[in-house]
Amino acid sequence: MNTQLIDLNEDLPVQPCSHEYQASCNNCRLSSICLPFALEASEIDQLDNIVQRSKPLQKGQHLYRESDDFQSVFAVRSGTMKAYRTTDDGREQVTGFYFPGEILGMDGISNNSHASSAKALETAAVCEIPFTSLEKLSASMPHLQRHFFQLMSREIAEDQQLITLLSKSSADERVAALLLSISTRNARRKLSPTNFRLSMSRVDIGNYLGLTVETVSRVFSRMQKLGVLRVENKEIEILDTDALMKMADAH
Amino acid sequence: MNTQLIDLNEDLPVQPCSHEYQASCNNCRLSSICLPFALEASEIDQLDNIVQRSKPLQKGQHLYRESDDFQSVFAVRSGTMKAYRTTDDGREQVTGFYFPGEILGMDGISNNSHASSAKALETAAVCEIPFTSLEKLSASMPHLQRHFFQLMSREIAEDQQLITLLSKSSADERVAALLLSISTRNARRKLSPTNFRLSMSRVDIGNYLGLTVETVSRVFSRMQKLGVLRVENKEIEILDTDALMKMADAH
DNA sequence: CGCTGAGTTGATAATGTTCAAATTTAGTGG
DNA sequence: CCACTAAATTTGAACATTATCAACTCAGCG
Repeated sequence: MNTQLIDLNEDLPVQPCSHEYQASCNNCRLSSICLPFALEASEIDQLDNIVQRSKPLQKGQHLYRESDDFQSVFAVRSGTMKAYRTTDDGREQVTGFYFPGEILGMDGISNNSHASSAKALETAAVCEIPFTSLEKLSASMPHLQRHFFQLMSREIAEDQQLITLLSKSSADERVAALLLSISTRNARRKLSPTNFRLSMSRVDIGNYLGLTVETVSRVFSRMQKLGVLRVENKEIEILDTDALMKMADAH
Repeated sequence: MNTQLIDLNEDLPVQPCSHEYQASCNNCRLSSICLPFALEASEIDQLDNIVQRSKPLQKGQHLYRESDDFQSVFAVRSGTMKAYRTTDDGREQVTGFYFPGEILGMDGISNNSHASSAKALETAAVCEIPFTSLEKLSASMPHLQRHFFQLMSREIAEDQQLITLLSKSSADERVAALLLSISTRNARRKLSPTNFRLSMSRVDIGNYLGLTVETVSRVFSRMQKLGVLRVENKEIEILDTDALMKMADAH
């Protein structure tokens, strides 16, 4: 295990977000926003025992596919994951982007089979949490049970927010809302809320927001022209957060 | 308690779906699709002890409101509930309709405050399940814990389906999908999958599907003209289920 | 029996899609 | 490191679908 850590560090020397193995949840800098949140040290140790850390996923690689047997939920440790479903007629629908510290795969619990597929948008590492073990542990650790209920509940609430967005909003509002969501989630991880790199393509953004690529592109151009954003390929700088917030809920 | 049951029966003599108090989950005909699903008799008794049954809600009455303290989740016993959020600029977004045997309120767990409001679309009765009690019980009843995880997971999966619908589909597809969803859920409750009464207004339908009332109305008219539906006010008869299914995923 | 809110229908306008083409970026092999 | 190619992105113009506005009909209710 230690050997691999050294190997990987050699491969990725100056990466700000390396994909190195974390020895445990205890020394993971994401623990405060991830599953261990609100657990005591001894409890984290127990959680740690069931968590499996495997080697990073390469860009484009799948973590699981729709209708795969459901075994585990996953916590993103580095990189970005995208979840999507394929409709009956073969179209794709992106249902979410997952950043470090966030949990994915919870939609598979209900049927014991994954309701969506998950693939890496860039090199990414995840922690695997076998669900049966998590269930058992939850039964004996009220804090963990509570927190996992909360995580699922948050996913519901966030999906409902997306529903509202898709149902009501103009293209400008949708894009603005996504950028603000990314900004907020960056802040939670102590990253810049104004400067970041979009790990997903314009196609993915459009797909997620229910817009065509062309429309997304036009919105970016327009926002740049208005001085709200600076767009340089995938690099985004939010120049005027207030204006962006206004655009996000301007009727 | 018994007195009230009699009173209510006097008020509602021939109702196919009366709002009478259920003595317990054990003799509730919804138990097979509701929270007690997969529990053993003795377990149902324990669940029963924490369930609170109160008097029916009148049409338009709220069960809870957005940002109310979260205390309980609720199971619909009769009638229909609608969940909705109010956006910052005062617009409403219907996030779901809940029929007998279905659970609502789970989006409030994450923040200890409800993320949506719930109101009765017609006279409706609900079972209240205090969440703290449910948590405690779950810790000692693996089946219950599992089932509740599954219910939340299903809510996630269903929300994602709605996201897909809103993101990709034409007005026809959306309306068709909603009708099929209602049809399926009716079948689960041993009601007719082809003849039913829409308890929600056209405005609510449009709001839920991200369409205007006018568009919903036009879609109904069109489907009627095509011989797929018979629409008479709120009464719907599905004349050609296959055609409706084709419309639901026709690109 | 008239009133009120819900639902339907028609005409017009707006927003975003589609199709087409140009341009830029990223990846690959020499 | 550069040239080359494929992929991603941007931009423009025509078109389509749905929203909007307005008028009308109908159902339910005092």
